[in-house]
Amino acid sequence: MIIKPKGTYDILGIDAKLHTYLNHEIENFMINYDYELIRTPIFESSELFHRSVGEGTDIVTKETYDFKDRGDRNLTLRPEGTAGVVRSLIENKLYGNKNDCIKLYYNGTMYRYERPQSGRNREFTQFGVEVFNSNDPMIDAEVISIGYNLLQSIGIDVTVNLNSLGDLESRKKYTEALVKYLEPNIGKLCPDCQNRLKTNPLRILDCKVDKDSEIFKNVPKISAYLSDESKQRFNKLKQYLSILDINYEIDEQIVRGLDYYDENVWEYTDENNIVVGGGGRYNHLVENLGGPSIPAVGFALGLERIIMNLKNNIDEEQLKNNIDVYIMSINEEEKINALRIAQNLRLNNIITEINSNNLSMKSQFKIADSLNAKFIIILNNEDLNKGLINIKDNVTKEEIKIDEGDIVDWILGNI
RNA sequence: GCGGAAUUGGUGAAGUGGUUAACACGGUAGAUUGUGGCUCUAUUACGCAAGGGUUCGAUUCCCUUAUUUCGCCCCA
Repeated sequence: MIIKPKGTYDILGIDAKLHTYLNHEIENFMINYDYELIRTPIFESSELFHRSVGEGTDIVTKETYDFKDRGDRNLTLRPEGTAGVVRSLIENKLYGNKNDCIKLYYNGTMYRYERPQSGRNREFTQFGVEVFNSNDPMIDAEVISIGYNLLQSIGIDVTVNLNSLGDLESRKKYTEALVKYLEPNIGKLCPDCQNRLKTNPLRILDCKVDKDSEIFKNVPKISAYLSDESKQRFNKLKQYLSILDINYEIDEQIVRGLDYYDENVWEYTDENNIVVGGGGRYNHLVENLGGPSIPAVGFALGLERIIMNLKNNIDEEQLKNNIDVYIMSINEEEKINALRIAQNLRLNNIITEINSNNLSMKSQFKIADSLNAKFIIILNNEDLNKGLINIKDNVTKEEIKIDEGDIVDWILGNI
């Protein structure tokens, strides 16, 4: 037997329904916010991710799916969505109209070679939003509100955890101060943190092993190192979020794992403390990838994690099959009529199922019930020859005969 | 990449070093000769993740591999 590759999964049954439902919600939201869909390739030049996500990040150093194609090109399955969108923005010169914001969204599968566990797969789906060409914190607030409102509207009570990393200058100063503070005591921290002092000192703040350590009591805070401009930008964002009634908390531990973030960053956390999404500003990424200097902000949500949450809360009854009509037939002539009538009903937006397996009457009744059919059409040749159709209301059990020509109107009037 | 726990039918699962792998749901057929959902009867794994080993004999013990799951790391 051939089985699915590690960390992948088939979307079936209730998961498929939830995916469909989520995708509908996303599209409706994006229509109302006036964002446009962008679909970029699932694989890109490896270089794109090295330059955007960052050479030193875990994602790039040990989690990408890299391969050479038959033309000896170095390619990588996308580990996240932003890089491809930015590449497309530059390549298609979408910034031609400089006066407007460019508001885009994407929804697709991403690939990371990780050890699978709950809410983490090697192939997973992200919905994300990117806005280019505005540096106004009001846009940060709008972008944050999209994720927040979307999650709230589908019944997930989410908190926005907010932080500011400041501009490159203040971040650099802060990192230096942090290293200086931690260095004398580094021996008391866990081995991971000792490594991180060199590779990514900000990450040490996020360490779970050492989170209660005495050392952190007086650790320098990033807020003390922000430039006036960054502070002002952060304060404005907070003000806008309050106006939008968005439940946020300041969390100075949030540093984000991708190199391109700066200024305002945030994560969405659900009731179970699972991070279902995150985002931030990346004002230098477009330029770093060879485009003009265009500010940008965006976020991504992990659809699987959202669906995991939904599955715990949703009433499965709501997701059951509910058809309008089941058509029963026994012999070949009746089956042909069933096929013909079913097409007519289906083309008139009536959800219809038919017997196609030569099942017994009893089985067909059972199936009609299991599909929660509102009506059952029981064909018989005698009535068919007179142009009549037997239809039974599956709730009241009343059965009547009506002219075949009236069947669509009758059903639509009684659903 | 590191550590722990699992893997028995369509599904949920019980179980044992030794002739036929419980029970339940579901499926199929019949009682009911074209009007059911209840009930009753019959039937439903030549197999216990894959490969190897120990043994007279293994689904049961050991090893390897795969996958799942939990935690670390990291992230959505």
